[in-house]
Formats: sequence, C-alpha cells, structure tokens
Amino acid sequence: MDNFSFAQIFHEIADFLELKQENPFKIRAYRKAAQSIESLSENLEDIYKSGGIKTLEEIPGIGSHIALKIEEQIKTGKVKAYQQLLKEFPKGFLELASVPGMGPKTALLLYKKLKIDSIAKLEQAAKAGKLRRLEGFGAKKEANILKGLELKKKTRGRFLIDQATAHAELIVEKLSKLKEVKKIIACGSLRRGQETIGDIDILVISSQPQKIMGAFVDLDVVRRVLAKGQTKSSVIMKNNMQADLRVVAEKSFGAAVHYFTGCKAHNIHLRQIAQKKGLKVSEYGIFKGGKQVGGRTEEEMFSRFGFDYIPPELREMRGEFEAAAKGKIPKLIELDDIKGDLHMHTTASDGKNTIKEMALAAKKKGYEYILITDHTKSTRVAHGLTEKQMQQHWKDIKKVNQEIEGIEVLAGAEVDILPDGRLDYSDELLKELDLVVIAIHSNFKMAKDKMTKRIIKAFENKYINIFAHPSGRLIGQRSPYDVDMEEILKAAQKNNVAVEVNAHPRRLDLTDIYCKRAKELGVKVIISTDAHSTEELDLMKYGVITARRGWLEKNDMLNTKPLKQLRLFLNRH
DNA sequence: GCCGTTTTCGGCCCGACTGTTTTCAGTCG
Repeated sequence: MDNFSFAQIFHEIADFLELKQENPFKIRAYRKAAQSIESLSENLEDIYKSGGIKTLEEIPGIGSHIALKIEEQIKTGKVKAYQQLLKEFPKGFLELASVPGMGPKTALLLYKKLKIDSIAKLEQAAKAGKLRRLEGFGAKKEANILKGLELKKKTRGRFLIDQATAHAELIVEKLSKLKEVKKIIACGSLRRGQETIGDIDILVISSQPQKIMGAFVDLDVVRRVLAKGQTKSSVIMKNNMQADLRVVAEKSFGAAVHYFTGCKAHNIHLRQIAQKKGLKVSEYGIFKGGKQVGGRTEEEMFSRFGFDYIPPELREMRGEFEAAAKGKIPKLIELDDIKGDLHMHTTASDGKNTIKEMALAAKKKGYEYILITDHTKSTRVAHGLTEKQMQQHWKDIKKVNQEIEGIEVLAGAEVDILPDGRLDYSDELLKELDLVVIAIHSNFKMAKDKMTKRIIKAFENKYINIFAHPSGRLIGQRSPYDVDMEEILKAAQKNNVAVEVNAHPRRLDLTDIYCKRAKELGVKVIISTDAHSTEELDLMKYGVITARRGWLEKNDMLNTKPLKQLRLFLNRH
C-alpha cells in the first residue's frame, strides 16, 4: 500500500471524528499524522518492515496509537476503528461536510433533523426550502448552501501552478495601481511553490483597507463575492478559482506575510514556540503582554526565536525548524543558477519551433548550452525519428551550432525505454550523441517489480545520461506508474545517471519529496523544461521552485555547471 | 492522540467574517 493511501485513512478518521465532535486536538493529531506520512520519501510499509512499531513512532506526529493502526493495516489489510466509523456514518456523508459553507456541525444537524445523508438529498431539501425552517437557519444560509453546492460542482480539485501564477499576477498588477496600496504580495501555497494551488492569497499593506476591499471585489475577473469585511475578503474568479485578500498595516507586514504564506502546521508550530517563551504570535506581530515586540519584517519572525530565515518553499513542517535552529538551512538553487536546458523538442518530432528558433530563444535567456532531444521511433504519436532520420537531424543540429555564436547547441535524443528495458536505438548511434536522455512513453501499467527492473536495466547502458520525468505522472490526468522509486534512485546513483526535474507544470516530476531523497542518496539532478515551443522554455522557473521545495542547492544540480564540468560528471567528454 | 531544556499529565494557535443572534456559534484559513 502506498503512503498516500495510509494518509487517506487518517484524514478520513479525522473527518469522522470531527463529525462526532470529538476532542479537536485528537482530530488534529490524526491530520498531523496523515500529513507527516504524505511527506515521507520512503514507503511506510518498508519503514515498518525495517524496524517495526519503534521506527514508525520515530516519525513526527506518529505515536503509539497511530503506529498500532498502521501495523494493523499492514498485517490485516484493515483498521478496525476506521471500519467502525465507516459503518457509523452513511456513505457519502463526509462529502456533505465538505460543501463550502457547510461544516461538520451543520452536516450532523441536517442528518439528525432531515435525514440528509448525501449531496443529492441536500440539494433537494435546500431547493424545497426545507432548511430555512430549522432553528439557527435562515433563507440566507439556505441560499449559501446552494451556492456552495454549485461551487463544489464547478471547482473540481486544484489548479496547476502556472494557471494560479497567471491569475495571481493579474490581481497583483491591477491592485498595485491603487495609490492606497503600499505593498502587495501573493502568499499562500503559491509562494511556497506547491505543485497545485487551491486558492490565491493576496496580502496588501495599506492604511486604508476599506478602499482596497472595494477595488478587490469590483475587479473584472471576479464572478462572485463570498465575503467582504473590514480587512479580509474572498471572491470566486471567473475561472472558478477562489482568491482571498487581506489588508494589514505596515508594522504587521512581516507577521502577516509569514502567517499568510503558511503552511498551517508550520504556523501553528511557530506560535507554540512563541507561547512557550511567554509571547504571542498572530498575523499582526509578535506580542509580549499587549505590546508588539516584533513582526515588521519576515526575517524577524524567525530571528526572534533563534531561527535562521526559512525560505517559503521549505515551510511544510518537514524539518525546517530543526535545520533553522542549527544553522543548516540550505542555500537553495535559484533560476539564475541555471546554465542550460537539456530537454526540448523541435519540428523534427512534435515541437512547434525549429532547432535554430529554440537555440536563439535559449541564447536570449542567457544559457550557455542546450540539448535538443527529439523523440525516437517508438513514440509514434510524437513523430519519433528513425535511426536514419536521427542521423540527418544530428547533422542539422551541428550546422545550427556552427551558425550561432554564444551558445552551444548539443545533439541528443529522448530515447524510449522499451517494455523489456532495452533502448530504442543501438549503442552505435547512442554513443554518437552528445548526451542521451531516456524516458518511458509506453506500457505504463506494468507491475511494480517489472517496471522497476525495466528502468534499472536501461540505466545499465553506458551511453545514457539523464532519466526524464521519472514517475511519468501528469497532474490531474495520469497517475505515476507503479515503481520502486527508492530502488530507481539508488540505481541512478550507482550507474551515474542524472534524474530530471521536469519543469512542465503538468509534470513537476521528480516531485519535491524525491528531490530531497535524491540529494540524500547522492544522485545528481537536472532541471529541464521539456519545451515543445520557444515559449515553453520559460517554464524553467517551476522546475526550480520544485527543486527548492526539495531542499536542493546549486551544487546538487548538473545544469548549473559549465558544459565541460557537466560532461565530466556524466562521463561524456 | 501526541508530546516533553518547566511536563509521562495537562496542555494543545489565533483571528476574521457571516448569519442568526441580542452575545454567539459555525466556518474558514
């Protein structure tokens, strides 16, 4: 069973306990455990097998009780307490409480009074005007629930990071034109660089919050206003994404930007530390008694408690406080560190631009080198090249390289890993290429051990250099193939294969968690765009932010190095 | 249910907005 499925059980237990109005701290404990499991790079089952209950309890947020439940799941295939909860509540009941505007208490009340136990019944009752007659309800609340239902249907899931970025930039650009806006910044999961974004959080510094609120809810991208208060408003935009705006005074900037960036668990942890020191942290600052003693700058939110500055991408409660206390926060890689892009396509296969166009666009970005990596013959849907075509293509690349000054245009290919682990081209051809990228484009549904062997076999070819989009996932479209990533990374290290962080917002693959694991195992990482057009070369920033979330530094990467060094590392000189 | 440089028991972050209320509960982040 994968970690995500374990986490799901504990998330749901938390949801059920919330319905039962159990001790809120118990509920939080389950959620914390679930999040902790989600951020593990190693498989929970493997951790258990390596040292039993004891090793499970070493995981933060997992204590004796939850460790026993994990063991129970591994040994018996189910958790009794969880099964019990499933029996207690009708199927689909959890979904009720997740309707915007509803919560556990409302859901439970409606179940008791009106026997509502599904979304369909809720909609029926609300439309029939049955809710408004209940105590504590009114016409407005009923209407709000109907709107919540509508919203739930439309906003299926989360948004990709590039879409969210574009919308956040739009709001920031429009509001920053107001003279009352002193500072404006997009915070939340977007600032932390999460792979998908639920809603956009904007923080504004101003002494006239009312004016900002008015301008925000009147923006032409706004479809509906969810809430509008003195200092805080929420809207749904025309693309069905939610945006929240918060206004605070200058003296609270640091505290507010920290609070609004999150994540929640990170915030709670800092507030607990403050509490122990007799201080109080809120979005308004650090307080002693009633007096503000810090929080003007974000740096202060950490330094006041003896921590080094923690970059937003690391604020996920994955050990950042421990590192910050010891002065061990890495100096994270930046976009400017990237010296070349090693995965891109041209009109020769399924790209939109020619070799020359790609090269000129890359040169404009200040890159020292690029690697042209068109598809090989087995990827027929992407017009993969035969050996003969590839040899001609290789000549074309060399020609462009001679024509253009100031950037090295290298000849490569994105070579298919065939189902049996062999490669799509012969060694004779592979060794002619400057660098060889390999990837899987077919037979995604293999069994785990077979898929793992397939990839490791490909790694043993001495002419290959980079393993592209290692998990094969497409966010929101296709799950990763079933593979033992730990073994893959170890094999990559052994065979001197670099792994790719594919920067495309739909891929972001390796994920942050495996970036961190790759670093621990001494595997070199490369960030590439997999661009199919000159515009897509701009996607590099999303790969960089993913690598940052994986705690990676300039020296953990290969395409931050000059070409000579890069080739030396890959034994390709 | 978790956790410990005050603790193995007694704590557990903090504030905004809405709707239905005459002072607050529920939801959200």
